[in-house]
Amino acid sequence: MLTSTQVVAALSALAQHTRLEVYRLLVACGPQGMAAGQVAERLKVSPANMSFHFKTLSHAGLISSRQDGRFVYYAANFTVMNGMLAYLTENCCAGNPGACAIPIKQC
Amino acid sequence: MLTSTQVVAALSALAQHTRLEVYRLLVACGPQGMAAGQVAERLKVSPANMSFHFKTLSHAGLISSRQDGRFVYYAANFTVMNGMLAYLTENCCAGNPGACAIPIKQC
DNA sequence: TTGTTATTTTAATAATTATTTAATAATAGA
DNA sequence: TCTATTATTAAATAATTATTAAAATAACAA
Repeated sequence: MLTSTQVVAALSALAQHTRLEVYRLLVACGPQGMAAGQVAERLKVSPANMSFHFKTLSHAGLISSRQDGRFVYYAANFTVMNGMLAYLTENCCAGNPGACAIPIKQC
Repeated sequence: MLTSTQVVAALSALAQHTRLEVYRLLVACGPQGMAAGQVAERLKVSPANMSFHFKTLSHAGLISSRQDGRFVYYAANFTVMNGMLAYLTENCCAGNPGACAIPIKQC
């Protein structure tokens, strides 16, 4: 279970055009991931800026990295994403999925 | 289907402590929503600041409002949230949910 | 009308974030 | 070793965002 601070960090990390694209690209790449430079080239982002964005995504726990020679491979990490989705939908319809049209008490 | 710009707007809107709490509170309240002032009081936020955050969430399409006398009721709008979740999980495991351990080509 | 309540807007400030450039580290191969 | 490659870090700047206080708007009631 994620804390609200962790969820805000994950949402902030994804709330930026380049990082959202990076994440989606890595999601599509699966566990093997993609080398940092390759991601940068694919998305037409400078290496330094790419590194900055990787750091933000890493710090939020959305991606992980492994070194392979001179290359650093980044891959999507689904744990935080799943926790974030759970947090966002947790109280949806007071816990009754699909029942979004039913009024809830106490409001 | 949401554009990436719409998704970034929705993520940005939720990527802030107060707004994340507002959204979750409204989700728990269901379609009837809650009056602006009541939300502000509940979350101990000034009316002006609350208004600023409502505007951000509204602009992202995450909440909607209806006037009732002197009160403005805000309610969660699930359409954009659902679109956002779909966008984020769209390419997960190349579209094969649960298959997150299988390596994908072209990366 | 006048006063009261509920909410929004505006303006100012403080804080955070994204991008660029230049410099630094780490690895691989000649 | 020396050089090229890959990636990260640091410093500077530009842009965006959150918060506060004050003023403005809108709806209702006396």
